[in-house]
Amino acid sequence: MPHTYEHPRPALTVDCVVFGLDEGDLKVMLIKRGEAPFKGRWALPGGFVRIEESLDEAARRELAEETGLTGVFLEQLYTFGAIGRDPRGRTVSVAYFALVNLEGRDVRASADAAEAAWFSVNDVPKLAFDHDEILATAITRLRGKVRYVPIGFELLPERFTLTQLQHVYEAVLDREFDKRNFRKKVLALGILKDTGEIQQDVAHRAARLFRFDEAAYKRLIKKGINFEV
Amino acid sequence: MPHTYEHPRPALTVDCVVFGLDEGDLKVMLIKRGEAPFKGRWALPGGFVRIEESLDEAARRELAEETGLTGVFLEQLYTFGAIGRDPRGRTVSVAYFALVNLEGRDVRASADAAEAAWFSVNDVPKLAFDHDEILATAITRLRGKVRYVPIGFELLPERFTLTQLQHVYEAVLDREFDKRNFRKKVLALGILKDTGEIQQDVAHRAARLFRFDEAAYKRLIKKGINFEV
DNA sequence: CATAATAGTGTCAGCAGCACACTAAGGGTA
DNA sequence: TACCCTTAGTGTGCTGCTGACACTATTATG
Repeated sequence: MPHTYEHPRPALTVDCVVFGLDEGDLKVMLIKRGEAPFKGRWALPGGFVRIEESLDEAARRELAEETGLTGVFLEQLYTFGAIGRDPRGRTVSVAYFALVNLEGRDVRASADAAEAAWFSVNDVPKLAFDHDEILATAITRLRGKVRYVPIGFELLPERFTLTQLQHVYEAVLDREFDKRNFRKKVLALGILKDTGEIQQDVAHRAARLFRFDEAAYKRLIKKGINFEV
Repeated sequence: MPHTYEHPRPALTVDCVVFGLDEGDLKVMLIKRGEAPFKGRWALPGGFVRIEESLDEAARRELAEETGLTGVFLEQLYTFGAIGRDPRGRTVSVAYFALVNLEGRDVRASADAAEAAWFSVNDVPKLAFDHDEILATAITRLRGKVRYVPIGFELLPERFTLTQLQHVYEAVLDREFDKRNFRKKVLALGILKDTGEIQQDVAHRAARLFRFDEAAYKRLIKKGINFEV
């Protein structure tokens, strides 16, 4: 059923940059394109926005359809609308970025229609469309965001050790921190709750498990957070 | 000349939130709508994206057409795509925000097609569409941005006094700063050049005029700026 | 029971943030 | 021309955060 308008309209898509953390390595999820253009090239998951869904809904739907991921942290990133970014014709893409906790998920995620895989952000192939640029923008945003929002919690399982949390920051910012100073600062924020539990089945002294205290976090946000690591 | 597509497409618009500074008062530019919907209501300047122009180009063109402003600092803000935000049908709007130096410009800007005026951000009427939400988003972004980018220079004339610069920060963040501490910090950044000139025709001790040192600023950005005021 | 691996902890020096009040300069006015 | 009004311009001391730095504790394994 064709649709007719007085003036030409660009096509509207969403694309998602999905970050995950795998043992201290920052990963991004890509799918292999099964159709032209860029058939066989890796690309960000995404697709066309339907007329009856909001942009956020479109991003969630595409993410679920193409990678099986649901219930993730999702935030709008930037809108890319350069002429010629899609060889099929004028297309504007609203990019999103997502943070995923990989605990319990297979690193090879199931895909509805295409092959999907996690790539280390330091080792990403040349992508389809302008997705290299979108990914670069997302990484910059993630690094900026991490400085004033305690973001790591989206990337970790519900209960985690302080060392794991430190690894999140080290992976995202690509540098190392002093263990004592890191602990001092993150505990001083007052948004971690000691669960009283400890790690099981580790071949060394077991670490204490913490949980993110969402209520304290919201209180902190209101006062203007400032987490410089 | 009608245009036909297989799937329905949302209309795509840009809207601009233009901030200016008028004697220590943060202002935003609005235009009065001359046509339905929301005829007679104040709204952000903006309009439809043409098929052959990028989003940035569309924002600049609409700004020039509706308010006469050219050559301003312009940055993409956020894309608003909720269902029902435009009564005419599904419309997605890419919002931009702009910073304007009001020096030498009449506070009543000329408009091509509609009445345009500056409003104090603390005294804005109920706007058309979801433009209240867009404006609120822009103010939040401006306040966030000012903390890590020395933004005031876009809002001031080329040569300015330290007191004027302080007023920018006070207007944007809506609180006062200590003169000595402010000067210490802003001078410590090393991105101001003393022009050697002083104010003319003022009925009190004349202040020194400074200029923004763009080269030093770029060096600073690379090292990761941190301007907390 | 020795080893290997990671958890967990305190101090000190330096610097930045913030509070705080007076003198300097210049035009206006009586 | 003397006084007044207005804004410019400057330094110090306290406090708390930042960052450098090294050893002991705990647990599984061989």
